[in-house]
Amino acid sequence: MPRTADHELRRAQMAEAVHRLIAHDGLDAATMAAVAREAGFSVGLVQHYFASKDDLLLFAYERMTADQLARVARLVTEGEADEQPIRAILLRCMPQLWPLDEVRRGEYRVNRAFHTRSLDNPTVAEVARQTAASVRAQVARAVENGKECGEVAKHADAELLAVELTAMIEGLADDLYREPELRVGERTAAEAAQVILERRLAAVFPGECRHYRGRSETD
Amino acid sequence: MPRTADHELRRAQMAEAVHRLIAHDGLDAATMAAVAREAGFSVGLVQHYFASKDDLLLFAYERMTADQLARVARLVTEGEADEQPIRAILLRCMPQLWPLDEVRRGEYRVNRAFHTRSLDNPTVAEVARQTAASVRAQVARAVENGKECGEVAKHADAELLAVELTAMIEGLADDLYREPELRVGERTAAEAAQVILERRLAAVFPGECRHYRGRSETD
DNA sequence: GAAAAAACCATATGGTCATATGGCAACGCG
DNA sequence: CGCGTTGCCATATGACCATATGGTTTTTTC
Repeated sequence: MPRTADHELRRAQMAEAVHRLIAHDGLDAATMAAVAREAGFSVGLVQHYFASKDDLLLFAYERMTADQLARVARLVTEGEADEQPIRAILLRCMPQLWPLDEVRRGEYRVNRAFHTRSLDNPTVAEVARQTAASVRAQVARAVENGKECGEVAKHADAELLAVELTAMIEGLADDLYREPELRVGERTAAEAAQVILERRLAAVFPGECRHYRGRSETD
Repeated sequence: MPRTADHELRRAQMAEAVHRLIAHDGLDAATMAAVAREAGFSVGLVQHYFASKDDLLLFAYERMTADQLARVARLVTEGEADEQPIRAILLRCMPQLWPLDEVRRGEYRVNRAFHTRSLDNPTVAEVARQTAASVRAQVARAVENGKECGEVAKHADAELLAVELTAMIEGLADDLYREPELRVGERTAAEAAQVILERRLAAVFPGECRHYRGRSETD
């Protein structure tokens, strides 16, 4: 066998370069030449690892959404370990998708770039669809769990509430990016978004949690 | 004076061509050549009426947002003429921004394209900001009016509710476009969005309207 | 240590784009 | 009626892009 290289590492390096470029200057800035330069490789090598630019972009997109979901999953695990009420866990997880710091602002920009791309690219659209479905399903499950542990009223429509909550999070993210300096009454935009979320969660999860007492931690 | 032409008409024709192209195939499809062809003119003429492509796109964007706002304003006027409660008026206006038919799907696509463009283009960002601010202000005013006519609780935070409602509308629009075929329980996606909106509006506007009795229609 | 395969690179190619340029056609005004 | 302005067009120009092509370099194995 000849010379070897870590394929996954290379692909990750290139995907990171794509991410940085899009986060900084938008999708159009992510040309093959720019990606190669940013990652410190030649154009030829990028071609070596990705059959086409479309493949490269899709890979970078999938990577980022997976990262985001993993970050949220970690917060959920931590919250469950601390036996926090579901409402509190959601309250910490959902703002992860808000552009509140430079990292998340970058992710927001990349997300938006691909969102628009998804309008004309079925493959990207499918990734976006699955990601949204996954988030929605997790929120719906959180609401269902809330019913079992007493935080949520039994008659609540978990699926419908999940749609509402995820939509609100997404919409608020747009607002926060568009006008980070906005003031709502005496609140900053970020505080306002936080309060809005708190109130909705308080309405959906009005009860006290029976802290997993005697129940096994079934995930 | 020599030969004359209707400048505003020409610019409008070109803006409409831009709209059609973006609605159908995305922002990248709106090249100068494509716009010229779509509008039935030469490239040179498009250049004659717009100093640059940026100008052309900005004009098209401003035009569309103005059209949308006008359409909503018309619904508001109609609703007020019919002495409908504010809640009912909002319930009819807000779904105007949802991609429920081909026209609005097109508008949604154009909006999204420019939204992404706004991330890297301050001029476009400013238009998006002002449009969002205008919508938010109108919703906030609707809530304030609701207080006066008895539909809304006096202690409600109109500004905060306006942020929440507009964010929800925007987020639901994304959902509806992404998965128009989604079913939420027994509801279609459109029905689900409608129900979500209805319930939120019912929560914010729980009271009966004192139908403008004895009050002048101060807009 | 040599062969071979993979890693990696520089550059060519063909296409597309925004914009520039130069000119023709039409029409209002004198 | 003809002059001049403006409406309008065809094409040139130079930049940039994704991808193709034909290498050179490195490293492993026998």
